[in-house]
Amino acid sequence: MKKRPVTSRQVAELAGVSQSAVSRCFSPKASIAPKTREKVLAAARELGYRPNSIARSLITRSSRTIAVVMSQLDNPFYAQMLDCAARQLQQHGYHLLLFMSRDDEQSSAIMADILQRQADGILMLAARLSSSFAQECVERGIPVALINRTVTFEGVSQVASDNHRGGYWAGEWLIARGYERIAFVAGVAQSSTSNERREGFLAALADHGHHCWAEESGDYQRTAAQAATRALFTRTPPPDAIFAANDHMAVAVIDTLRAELGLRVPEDVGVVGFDNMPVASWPSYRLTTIQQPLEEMVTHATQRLLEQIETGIVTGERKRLPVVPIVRGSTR
Amino acid sequence: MKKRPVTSRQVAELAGVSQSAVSRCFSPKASIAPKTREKVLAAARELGYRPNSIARSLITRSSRTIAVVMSQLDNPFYAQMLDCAARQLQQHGYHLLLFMSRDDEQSSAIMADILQRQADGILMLAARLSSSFAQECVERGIPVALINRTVTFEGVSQVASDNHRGGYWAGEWLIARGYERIAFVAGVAQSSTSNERREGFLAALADHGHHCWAEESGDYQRTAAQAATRALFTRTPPPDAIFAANDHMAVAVIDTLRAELGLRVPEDVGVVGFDNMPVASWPSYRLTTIQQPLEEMVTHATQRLLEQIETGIVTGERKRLPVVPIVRGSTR
DNA sequence: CTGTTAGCGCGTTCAA
DNA sequence: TTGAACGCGCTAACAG
Repeated sequence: MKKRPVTSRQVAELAGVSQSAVSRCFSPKASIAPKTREKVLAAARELGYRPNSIARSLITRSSRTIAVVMSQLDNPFYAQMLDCAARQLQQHGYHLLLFMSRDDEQSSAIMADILQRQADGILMLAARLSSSFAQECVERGIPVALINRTVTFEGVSQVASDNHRGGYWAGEWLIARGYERIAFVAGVAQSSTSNERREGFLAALADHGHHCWAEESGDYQRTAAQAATRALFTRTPPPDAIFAANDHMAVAVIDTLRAELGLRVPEDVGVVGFDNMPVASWPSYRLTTIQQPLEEMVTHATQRLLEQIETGIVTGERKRLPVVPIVRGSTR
Repeated sequence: MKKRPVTSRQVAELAGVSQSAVSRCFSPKASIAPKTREKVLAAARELGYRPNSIARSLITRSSRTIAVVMSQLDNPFYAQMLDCAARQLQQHGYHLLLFMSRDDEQSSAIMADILQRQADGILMLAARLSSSFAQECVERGIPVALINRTVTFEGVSQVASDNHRGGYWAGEWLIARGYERIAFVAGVAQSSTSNERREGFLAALADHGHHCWAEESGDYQRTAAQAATRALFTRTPPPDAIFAANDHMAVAVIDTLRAELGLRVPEDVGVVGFDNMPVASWPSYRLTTIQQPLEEMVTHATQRLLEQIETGIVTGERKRLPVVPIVRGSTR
């Protein structure tokens, strides 16, 4: 049984003032006499009144809501980004409205929904944004920020870590440690993160007179990464080092090397990951990896979003944040 | 620069019909002539019109929004629950509005915000709900569902797994495998999940003439669980088995046993966890654990929520879903 | 089936 | 400082 919520008019009546006086009591900047203010607040408390922010949004044209589009919450890295973004925005009075999109076919329906719900901004965490919708958002003046996805479109803020440099470091490091047959386990094929890491990695190998020994796709998933590892070791001679496009796959690679192929890490095979997720530091793995500045990336994105919402200034900046190599025991 | 969105009135004008005709075109159940419908849709497409769901909500008193309150997204188990809940609700046209509450002090501000935003329901994932707010929600007829938190209050749906039985199984299993000095690493002290698992565990030990060898709190956190493990092994003789209140801690326990204490699992020490998270099946751990029916728990909660929203029937049911023991290699 | 009318609850003018 | 009046964009009655 839904009871009808208390309205400002009911409060006004009880307090013996006008409805607009009640409204002013709940607007920070409005001017109101202290004693009418008290009368109103007393009445509000008695009735259990809360301003209806839906009605407020209709007038102010601001829902104080940011739509966040994600494709995978089972990846702890993005879960943590979501956590971080939610807390940061909450401090500014904004909340996240969550949209999950596994495949691309839904995505246009999702974007339509976001528009209807009047989100003040859109945050995309490693999710794809069709350029037709990017266009629509820019035209409507809805701020958009992408984290870890690059899109060839003007007017949307984009933040990513320096994937190329990270990949380059991985290649250089493996060569420096004396590995010779270095292979790559890729992430999702179309993703900019995986491709940029790959290109940096290949550039490092080329710069040092090496070439990539073999490559398989792990699709950023555990089982696919395991299959990729098996595939890599069918060729002779097999690789003696593997660069995986993220830590989640790197851990799967290590497990497969040890449990299925009976190989030692780092003696028989060196492994480098990407992200520096918590699991990378666990003693069972001690994964050499490249750290992404998770919190800074999120902060940067939310800042751009908020400033664009509040000032209307569109920067459309493409920010690259530096990565930090973390050397542990998975390379000799 | 925010452009003013297109309104139904503008569409009506262009299509040469009334504003309410436009409205009907976007209401599934309204009756409208096919040819006026086409005229309207053409005009809408030309102008890029989308119905404003804020305005719609104001009238229909339904925001098609569920507030979800979480305390920790860094725990993959709850991240996955969130993922699951979001997708399920999305299929019914609802979306999740995310509220993060680390400590309890914010919680009253958060609940106030939820009420103002007119959420159609509230889903709490292992987050605390003060009973004064539970009361307020019930009085206002706002459906509430809790997952993995028990609260002494009528009228809110609660779903949890059978923690007691799971704990009981853990105790029995360790005894059956010949362990004799069995210790417990607890989760968050006030949490019902940890307490119920603990009680089941203690009951099993008592039923078989054993008692708990030692107990430390791991606070459901990795570092705390590592400290707890060290503390357990200061006493002589040390435990020869550990039941940890969740997998996340159990993995930390195993890492600490091996890397710091030089002990073997399961030969020197047996370990049992709780949850059956993906990491439990990794070859480095092969953790014997108790599986919670994650998806069913979420499904049950969202179903209750939706049926209460749509029919107004308050069940306030307390559901216990069965757990499934998973035997792997961390016990002999 | 269609247009007219009346609100939903609140912020925001404008006189007083 | 306050209250009356208006309107945000839309749905839901009602009469035609």
